[in-house]
Amino acid sequence: MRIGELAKATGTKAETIRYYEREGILPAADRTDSNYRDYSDNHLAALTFVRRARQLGFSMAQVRELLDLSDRADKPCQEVDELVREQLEEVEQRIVDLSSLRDELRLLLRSCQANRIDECRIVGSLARPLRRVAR
Amino acid sequence: MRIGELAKATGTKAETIRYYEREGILPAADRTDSNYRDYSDNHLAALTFVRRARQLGFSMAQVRELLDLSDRADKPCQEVDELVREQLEEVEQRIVDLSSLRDELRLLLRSCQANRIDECRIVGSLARPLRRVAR
DNA sequence: CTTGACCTTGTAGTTGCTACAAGGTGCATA
DNA sequence: TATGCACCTTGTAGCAACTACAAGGTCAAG
Repeated sequence: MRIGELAKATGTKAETIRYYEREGILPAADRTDSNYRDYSDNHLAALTFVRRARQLGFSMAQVRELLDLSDRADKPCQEVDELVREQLEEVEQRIVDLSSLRDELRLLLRSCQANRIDECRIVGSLARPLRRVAR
Repeated sequence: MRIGELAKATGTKAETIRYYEREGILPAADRTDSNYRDYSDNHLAALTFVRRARQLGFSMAQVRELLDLSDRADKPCQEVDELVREQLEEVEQRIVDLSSLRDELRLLLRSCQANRIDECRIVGSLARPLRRVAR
């Protein structure tokens, strides 16, 4: 399977796949006579794993860890568990942060009742008196 | 006021302030005889505005728009309103996305009941059979 | 035999900073 | 007076995780 096919099958751009290979996240593919990358079903599974982990918000570094761990079939899976737990906590924290951000924006929106910018409390509550410079 | 003071007053690193100036987000400061940047209270207010908007999740491009708009005191503030509304929608969408992500991670955590990685359903549900390459 | 879709490598751009390096300035202290 | 130290200057490079070229090679269809 060529890179374009693999890309389509996983919803990943070909350039991203090459990038993963450069970064050692994915193993290098075989090459055809004409030097095209030639992927197996194993590559498909590997890329699926990576993409799924990325979608779950794991960083590249975390994905690397997950890959390392999943290579060691005999190890207790406590460490995998731990990684997932950390990621969950991070996501929960981000939700908390975004929620208070959302509340602030809602307040801001409600504060605009004027018609002109110099009367607008949105601008006022961001508070900015200075003229800016051109780029 | 020198850059370090302004930095402390706004909780911004000096390097970030210089970056904002380079990017035209902040107007250039006056210079002392020894070529140090010399800031006024107006600069303080401007930087406060920028930092506040950034904390609210507005991109640099959006901050630029907000700055442009707030320069035009006579305009109706509909556009400011619109920007805030867009940002609010984006934040709300991000909360939705992160929430389903959180749910998936919770499921993943609950699915791990085995002791060895080759029996671990977390790794299994990320599904990855291929050996990786060294960096 | 040419067109067009694909592939190759290598390099540079994105966002919003952050971190140097190499040198100049300003002020307190020995 | 010297000197040490915190501060300032410019310029450049790095971060994450891609994305977007450019310049050229390959291959099948018409």
